[in-house]
Amino acid sequence: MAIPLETLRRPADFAALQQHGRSRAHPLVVVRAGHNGLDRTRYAFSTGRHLGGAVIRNRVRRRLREIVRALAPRIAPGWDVLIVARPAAVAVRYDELRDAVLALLGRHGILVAERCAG
RNA sequence: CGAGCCGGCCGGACGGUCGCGGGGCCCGGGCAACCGGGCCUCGAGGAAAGUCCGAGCUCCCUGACGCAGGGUAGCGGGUAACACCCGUCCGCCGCGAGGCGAGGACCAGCGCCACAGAGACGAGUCGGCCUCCCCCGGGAGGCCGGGUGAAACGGGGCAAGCUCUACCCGGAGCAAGGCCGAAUAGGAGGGCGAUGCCGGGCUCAGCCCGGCGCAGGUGCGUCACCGAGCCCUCGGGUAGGCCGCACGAGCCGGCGGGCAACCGCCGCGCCCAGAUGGAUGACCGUCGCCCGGCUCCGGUCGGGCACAGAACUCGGCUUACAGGCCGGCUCGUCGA
Repeated sequence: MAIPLETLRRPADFAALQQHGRSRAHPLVVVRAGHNGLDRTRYAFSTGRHLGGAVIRNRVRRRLREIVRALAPRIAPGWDVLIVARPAAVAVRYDELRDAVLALLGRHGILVAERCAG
């Protein structure tokens, strides 16, 4: 059974991540991550207004969430991860976006060998 | 058949594998709060958009009247209300079906009237004639005329100019507003506390250092250590949570009234998104439509499928939009 994705909600969590997290960039996305001191990893997605209208921003955010969901078994626990979409992410296919997220998570060093898929 | 006008409607379909939000029922654990699981069901739009009008609903303002400010504008009707809708009159446009119209009042006042024209709204005079004055070239007054123009010593036009008239309008908005409410700090009341003692120092009504005592410090006992405050109650507020928040001027069908907008009755008909860092998704297959290439005309390959995403809820308006369906009507051509 896959663990449901937990998303960041409290403004204080965002502020903490902004202050203590490290970020890695790619032409499509930026990933900011930091330790949260918990036994699980929490996520947040940012799709700013400069990407386009509500439909476009919704689509990008939903794709990112789906990508993270599919990747969840390979992500180490104990992190807060913020994924920021950049304008170029609007036009690319699902797998291009997934590869970009994967590369940045790898550069953060928070990918692990796939746990026993339950 | 070809041009065109009006009204209404749809706006990809079906299936599979993972996934998300709401609601209901059931099972297991637990005193409970709650935790874990299963099944069923619902889950974006005609514009959800712009936030331009009108309301409901909240809170604020003692009430009434007036002023200021804003809005509406033939007439009649519909409606909770409207700037919306329907009917109708008038004006303009179109051969026509039809379309468009801020369509009350300039004998209350102010203001403006392009171009042309000498002159355009109390000021000026292009030409001719008459009278008068005089320094003989002009001046003053009067009459007539051509031309310009929508309109000329004289009667108009304009209120999407001010204004006047009639009628309407309090303000802010669901981040409205209501309830619950930690931790920490501070407030009020009450209770329990050695309300200390000794020595030393200093910049000496006090402060600092050391020792002994003492409430309290873990639910209790003992030991060690810390040690001047500790405990209870109340009220306000913050983080956070809940309500508002999904049954309504609701939808569907039938009958009746009305030219219509719309209204009434009936069914014991239907329940139709409720997120809150914000669910409604990802991938795949089949079919449909559009574009392009190849073609043995059977197909086949590749790409695309609009505008656009609920945020308190309704009624409108406006704007965006690939493609398509249905109905009524007009004009033209041909045939009967």
